[in-house]
Amino acid sequence: MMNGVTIASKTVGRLSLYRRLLESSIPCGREHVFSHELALLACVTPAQVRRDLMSTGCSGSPGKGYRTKDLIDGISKVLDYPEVQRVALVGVGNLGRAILSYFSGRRPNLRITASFDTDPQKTGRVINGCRCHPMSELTAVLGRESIATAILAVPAARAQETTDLLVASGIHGILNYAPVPLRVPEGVFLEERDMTMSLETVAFFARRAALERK
Amino acid sequence: MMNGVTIASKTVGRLSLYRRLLESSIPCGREHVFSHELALLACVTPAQVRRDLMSTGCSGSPGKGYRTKDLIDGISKVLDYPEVQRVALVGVGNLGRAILSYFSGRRPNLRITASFDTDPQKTGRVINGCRCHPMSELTAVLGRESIATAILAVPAARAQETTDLLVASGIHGILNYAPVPLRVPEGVFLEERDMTMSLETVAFFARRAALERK
DNA sequence: TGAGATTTGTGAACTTCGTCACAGCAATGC
DNA sequence: GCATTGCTGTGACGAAGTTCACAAATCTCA
Ligand SMILES: NC(=O)c1ccc[n+]([C@@H]2O[C@H](COP(=O)([O-])OP(=O)(O)OC[C@H]3O[C@@H](n4cnc5c(N)ncnc54)[C@H](O)[C@@H]3O)[C@@H](O)[C@H]2O)c1
Ligand SMILES: NC(=O)c1ccc[n+]([C@@H]2O[C@H](COP(=O)([O-])OP(=O)(O)OC[C@H]3O[C@@H](n4cnc5c(N)ncnc54)[C@H](O)[C@@H]3O)[C@@H](O)[C@H]2O)c1
Repeated sequence: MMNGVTIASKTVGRLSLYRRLLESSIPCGREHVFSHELALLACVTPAQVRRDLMSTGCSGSPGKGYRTKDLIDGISKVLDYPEVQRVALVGVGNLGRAILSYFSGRRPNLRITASFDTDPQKTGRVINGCRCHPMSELTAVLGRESIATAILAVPAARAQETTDLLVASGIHGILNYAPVPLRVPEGVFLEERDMTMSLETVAFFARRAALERK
Repeated sequence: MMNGVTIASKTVGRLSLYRRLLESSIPCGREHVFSHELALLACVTPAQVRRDLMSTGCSGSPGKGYRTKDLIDGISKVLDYPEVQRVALVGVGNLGRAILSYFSGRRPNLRITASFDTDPQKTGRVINGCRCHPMSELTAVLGRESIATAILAVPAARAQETTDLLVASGIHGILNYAPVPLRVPEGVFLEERDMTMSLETVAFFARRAALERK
């Protein structure tokens, strides 16, 4: 591992959450927070919070807790790149546009700066604040902007071929919303977010819980 | 547990995936499939497939594999309710509408049949094939249609209060897209799908992978 | 200054999830 | 009919993730 330290993917996700909570939900002026306060906000156990924070090098003091500013800085030192980290979106359909509108101007350090589509109605324009390029420019744009992360929102039938192109163009992380498992080579981090799987899982357990209550 | 058998939530998700793959990607006419074929499509190991299939009661035969039809039926018997299972969507904004358009007419057995919003511009109309009700009708509609599952896509600041209302109205499963951890009572199944967490996680590991390759 | 109340940091236990590996068996070939 | 092949079903193992539990540290207040 690059930094000497290995850090679990679940932990990275929660660190991102803790930072957001610290920035938005800690009563202003509060200089310190306890692990149990963050835990309550994040809906996890205090032990989980402390364990996660270990990987940032931050340390708190008993009886006083963690300095809010130290935590935000410590987490940012782990999660953020010194420069802005750029992200590409491929597939500017209904979901893609919702994602663009959601992320626009959110974290200054992590920005969707390029989008791609095959539809000539969409390419060449700026959509929800983000320029939409034709697929033919993908490799060049990713290279020029040093983009290593992509969000995939193309139709299922096009997902694998698009992935192959992304990987060949130097992408190292993909967040996939197409409902197809993607095949990626070693060294490419993949997060699958199949909404159908999620919904069927929730429906299954909802039914079960409802029946149990009878 | 209701049915005598406990079944892991990850397994439920994969069963949903296997069924979709069986219905769509198995060359027509193929009467049997091997665990390694399904594994390839689902990007998991053959052992994982066999282990998951154990919980459906289906069994295959060595040298021949599993009967495709048996699997689809077996999985459906686990996942599907005898009657149509209805789902509600709360928050018909950019994301909500994308979800509606995606799920409309997908699985006949699992349908989003009602949506809810506070915006009077949206309520009272049919949006993407789904009627949008005002929040005041929520409890009544959920009761009338026996809806136990909800998708939440309201602004973060409204997510917890909306959840409380859903739970009070008899919801037992929530798929949450608002970027806030929700507090639900025991007996309500919750799936958090925070896109910011996902994206930051992918960006983190993408960066790491890209640096390692140097 | 010292007793008491809290909270941190973390080894160890535990839980959950996935993989290995192999016994047992259906199909096939001889 | 018997040997061979190759897949299934599953106990045992291993890895990842979470919680427990407690010693050490700091704060509060008399
Ligand atoms: N809309 C949702 O809420 C939702 C939910 C779950 C999953 N998904 C999945 O997300 C993906 C996108 O969904 P959507 O609703 O936005 O669909 P959509 O049809 O609205 O958008 C797809 C977009 O991808 C573009 N496209 C098609 N082929 C392409 C290619 N080869 N390269 C680049 N772009 C290409 C199309 O021009 C279109 O703009 C689909 O795989 C869908 O299954 C969407
Ligand atoms: N758009 C995305 O891709 C995206 C991505 C990640 C997360 N999210 C989250 O999903 C949620 C919705 O996002 P969006 O982009 O659709 O936002 P949006 O503003 O477009 O839509 C929100 C909708 O919720 C309705 N609403 C507001 N208060 C409500 C209440 N109390 N009860 C019911 N409905 C209410 C609004 O009228 C609006 O229609 C937000 O929490 C957002 O953070 C969205």
